[in-house]
Amino acid sequence: MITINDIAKQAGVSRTTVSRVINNTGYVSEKARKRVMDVIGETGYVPSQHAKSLRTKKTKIIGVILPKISTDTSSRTVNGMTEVFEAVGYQILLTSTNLDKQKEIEHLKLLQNRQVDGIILIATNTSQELLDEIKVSKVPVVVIGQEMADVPSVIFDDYAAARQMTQLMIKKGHRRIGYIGVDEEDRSVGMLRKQGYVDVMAEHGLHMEDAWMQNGDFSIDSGYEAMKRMMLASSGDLDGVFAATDRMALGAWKYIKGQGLVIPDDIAVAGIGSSETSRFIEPALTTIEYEHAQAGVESARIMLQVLQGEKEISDKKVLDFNLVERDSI
Amino acid sequence: MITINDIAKQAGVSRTTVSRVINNTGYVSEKARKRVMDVIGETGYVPSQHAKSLRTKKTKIIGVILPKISTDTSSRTVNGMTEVFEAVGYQILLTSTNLDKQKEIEHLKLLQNRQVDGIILIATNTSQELLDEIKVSKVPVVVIGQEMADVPSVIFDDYAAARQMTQLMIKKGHRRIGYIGVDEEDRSVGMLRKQGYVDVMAEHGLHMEDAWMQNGDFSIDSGYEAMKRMMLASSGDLDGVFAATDRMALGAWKYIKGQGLVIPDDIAVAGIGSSETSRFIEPALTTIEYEHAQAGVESARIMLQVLQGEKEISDKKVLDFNLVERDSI
DNA sequence: CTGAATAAGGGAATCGATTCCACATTTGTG
DNA sequence: CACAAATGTGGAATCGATTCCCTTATTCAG
Repeated sequence: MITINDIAKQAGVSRTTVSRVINNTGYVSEKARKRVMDVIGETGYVPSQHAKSLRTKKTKIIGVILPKISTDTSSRTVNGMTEVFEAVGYQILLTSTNLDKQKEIEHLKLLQNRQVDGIILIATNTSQELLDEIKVSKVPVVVIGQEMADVPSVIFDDYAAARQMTQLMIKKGHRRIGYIGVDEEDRSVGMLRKQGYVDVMAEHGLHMEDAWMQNGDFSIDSGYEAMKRMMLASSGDLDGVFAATDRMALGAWKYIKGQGLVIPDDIAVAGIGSSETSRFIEPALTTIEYEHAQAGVESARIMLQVLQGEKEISDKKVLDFNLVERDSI
Repeated sequence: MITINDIAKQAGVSRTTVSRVINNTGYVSEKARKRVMDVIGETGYVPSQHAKSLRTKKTKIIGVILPKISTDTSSRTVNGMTEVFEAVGYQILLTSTNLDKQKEIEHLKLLQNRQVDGIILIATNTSQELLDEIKVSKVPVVVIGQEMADVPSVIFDDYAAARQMTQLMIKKGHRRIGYIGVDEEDRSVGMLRKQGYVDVMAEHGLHMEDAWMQNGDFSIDSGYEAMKRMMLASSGDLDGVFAATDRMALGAWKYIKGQGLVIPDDIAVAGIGSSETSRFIEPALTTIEYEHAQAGVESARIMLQVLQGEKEISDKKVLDFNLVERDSI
């Protein structure tokens, strides 16, 4: 391997000078600069990142913890971040927890050992253990998707989104509306969205049954099963169902169709997420589109600011959403 | 930051001994080991990866270059790799080229500078420039998806897959079958799949028109546009279309429906990829399922073998596929 | 009981950069 | 023209580990 010493020798200067040329610091004469550049060009020398990091304590790598690679949500978010980071020479180290809560903490530790400069966590829960780990983190952490005290975060207004969707369903004449959610440990997706649904239903004085609130685990199949349980346990016919995620809505949609029912005439279906599939099914799914790419961009910007020491204080950024009205309601 | 020296001092031994304890090498008495372990436990000391890498030239990170994060294909592949690498303490550094050919080469260089131990490239072309870059790579490269001379690779039998699908369409009574492909620089997806289609059509003595072969760029929209061009330019009615990817098939499917035609009675539609959406549209898309997770597993295994110096020679692994017959043909 | 083998542990070089400090040379100003 | 400031360059310490080599203590076979 070719090192800075080789370059220095070949160019007839000290390695100090070579370092100056590479990093554009200090005083270097044009003559010396040119000679060094030439040698670097000829040899194809590339500085060792490890040696560099060992001295500077910087890696220019941001670790990103995803709940699941390959969901529409993840990819949009990552694309947004990439845009910002690439422009300033940062790279992204992606890891996926596959929705395993414990792995969220594990990966947080692992990434710190890899000495990334910062970590962006797309969080699925707000457990104390997780919060503690973030607090003791040696590198700055930015969270997407959950509101956490004293941690800079980018969030969506899940409560408002769920409210708006529920209102639309009611406006369209649906009254007996069920809900498919997820575990409430996931504050944003599990609790806030459900609360939005419950509150609006109550405000309209609409009847609700325990059986109408089922939980899934984000998967399509779990949506299918939840819908099945709901219909079986309900005291009468439902005329609508609102799922906390598009994938679960898809499962419900599948079950309803399998029962020979017509969407939306017999039962309306709505989701959140604006997944790609949601456009193509028939009737197309009414859903809510979050600005995931924007969340990626914002989180990256916040990270960069924190890295430059601009903000010590926690910062919240709430992003917009918009309701995509299609044919399933 | 707490270093090996601090541990040595606190435990009353030399840093040589601390290193031995950490790495389980050389002779260390039980007494010394315990003392060191205790101090490490108390302090929460974690060795610096940079210092380590600087000496050992190993990082235990594998770089993975994806054409696109967040396609079903990518995620399945990565999941397969993760399974293997996690078990042996390797981490994965994901990067995405967003289908930009030039970035494939850029990222190849970038990852080498990051001194990853190896690179797995999910390739979309076989250009000489790319091949050259692989040849001069300082770290081993394993390729998925394209056959390359002298490079260990995991590939699918694209030709056979396309043949089988075309045969099925013909068997089902379709005769005037169009094809939506991609640029032939992508040897596997662009050339081989198309060749499979062309050969089978020819073997059956079926008529083909230039207008029946359109290209897209992997996107849904491009499939839509390709289908539109095809129908407009065709000398007579088509009764089938075979797209090289599910996403493009989806676009075609959308256009066909928009024209008020019935699938498969008026026109049959087939794709390759077994995307999630393909299950949910109506009629459900007949497609081919590749063993992407397996590709991830195999590529990871090959990488591990190469890293252990087991194989210097290139190695090809061809994976299976199976045709998922649904309602669109 | 002696000499070799084994066990235990430390000193110091090394990996490839960055950076502080000291020194030399050139330039500028009154 | 003298002296301060600006410019240019190198020596050497440093970052935090690993590892080669050497010394010392212990064990054991003959």
